Amino acid sequence: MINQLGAAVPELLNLEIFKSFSKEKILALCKDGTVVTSDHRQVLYKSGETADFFGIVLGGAYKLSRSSMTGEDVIVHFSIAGDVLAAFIMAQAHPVYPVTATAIGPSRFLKLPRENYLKLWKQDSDLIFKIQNLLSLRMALLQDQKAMSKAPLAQKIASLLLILLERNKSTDDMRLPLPLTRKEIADMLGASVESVIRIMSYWSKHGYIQTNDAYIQIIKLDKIIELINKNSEE
Amino acid sequence: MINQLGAAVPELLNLEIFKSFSKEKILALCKDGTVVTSDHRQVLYKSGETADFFGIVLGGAYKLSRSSMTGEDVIVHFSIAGDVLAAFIMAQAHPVYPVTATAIGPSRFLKLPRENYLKLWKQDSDLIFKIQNLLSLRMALLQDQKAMSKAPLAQKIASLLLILLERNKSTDDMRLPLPLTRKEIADMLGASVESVIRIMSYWSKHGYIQTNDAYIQIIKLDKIIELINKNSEE
DNA sequence: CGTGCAGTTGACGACACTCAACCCTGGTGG
DNA sequence: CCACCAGGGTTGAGTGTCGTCAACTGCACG
Repeated sequence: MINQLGAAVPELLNLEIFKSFSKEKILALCKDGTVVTSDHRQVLYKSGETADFFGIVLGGAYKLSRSSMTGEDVIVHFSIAGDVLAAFIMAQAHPVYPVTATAIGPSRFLKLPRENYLKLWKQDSDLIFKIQNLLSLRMALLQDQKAMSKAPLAQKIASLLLILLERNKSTDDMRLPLPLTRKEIADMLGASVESVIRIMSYWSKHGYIQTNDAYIQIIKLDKIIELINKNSEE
Repeated sequence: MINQLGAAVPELLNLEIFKSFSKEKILALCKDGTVVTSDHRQVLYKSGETADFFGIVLGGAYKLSRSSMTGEDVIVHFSIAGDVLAAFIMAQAHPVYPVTATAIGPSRFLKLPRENYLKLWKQDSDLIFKIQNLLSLRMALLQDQKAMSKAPLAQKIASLLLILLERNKSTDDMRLPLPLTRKEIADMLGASVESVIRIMSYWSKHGYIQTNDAYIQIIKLDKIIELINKNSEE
């Protein structure tokens, strides 16, 4: 499923990274770009493949994962609309995707050839800085998670939910911006599905959270926050 | 302990990041830089402080850490000579150090004002790319560790030792490039000191490794590698 | 109507954490 | 000169969180 650019431009104008850019400039930067539509669980690129494109998530969500030596998936990051993928490695001589990108639910992605980065993006130091900031933000997220490595699982889950919730701009509904399975939460935290289920089922029963469809909604935010700060009162 | 620049230039010429740069260019980029000498356990900058300088590790080593809510230290990265610190966040509007940098053993650091980055480094797209590559390397390291989150502790330690050993250019001696305490290993892996000691003591007894001074030397590399691939045969 | 995915629950066991001692060394001050 | 202390390393006993295994439900989809 591939559509040409053009129609996507108004969408691009709203993205954080292109704010303050003119329509003409955006069109130039995204020259030869294509809009890719991904189905649920469809793979955008695989870890280890030669990286000949990068791009921007337009809608839906993608999970970035690798598999450990023992074969389990480990999720490194959840990317939602506005997130830039693989731009960081374009500068390398022979870039290879470090992770696998898989769609979560139907999603859309603006696919840009590597050349654009090397020839066009590189010239614009504002753009480079924005990307550098995105990268260091992602780094900070990884570090945050590492800082919780000794915390009990309940705190890790609570913390993850809060972080994802913060990305949801519409503050009125307390719904996570992407559909998550318990397995994906487990893979993100390096835990087992069963353990995640045990904790989240408990929360559901006590009305802290609620899961409609595949979306998770937080009902008692204070309870979740409390969980993070206090010791694990289950 | 602060010395002026100048004497450090020949040293800088050898660093990965400045390779292929002329002496004049380096002097320009490092304008107003000072060489800071740190004692063991001395703090270079603290997490949360306003980031008004960045720089390059010249000698010795620094650990980058944060403290979790429960007060324990969590080490995010070990930086040795040639590593660039805090450059990644200089592009932000009001940068704040995300981690605390503490010297491990007597160390030296080339301290550069933030202005240099904004006014000089920014102009050089090669330099920016090198830094971006450094950052994505560090990111990859964090991801590697995350991928091992479910592995038994012995594998994590073995993997950490190997990663650190790879940074040691002199391949003849199998000594880690920096002095590490068991506590620091534990903080790096999110484990307890005692657990680390139990595993490493076992390795010492069986001649896999050896610890002179505070330095760790690997005797039977094959055994360590074996540990990583196979299941935990203790 | 079978297959596959998501969610759930229970029993069991193990790895690693906590707590509590203890040793050794080097530095520092009385 | 010696006593004291801090930092690093070590060991043992007890405990708990969480992973593994296994079985079962509900649902969607072709």
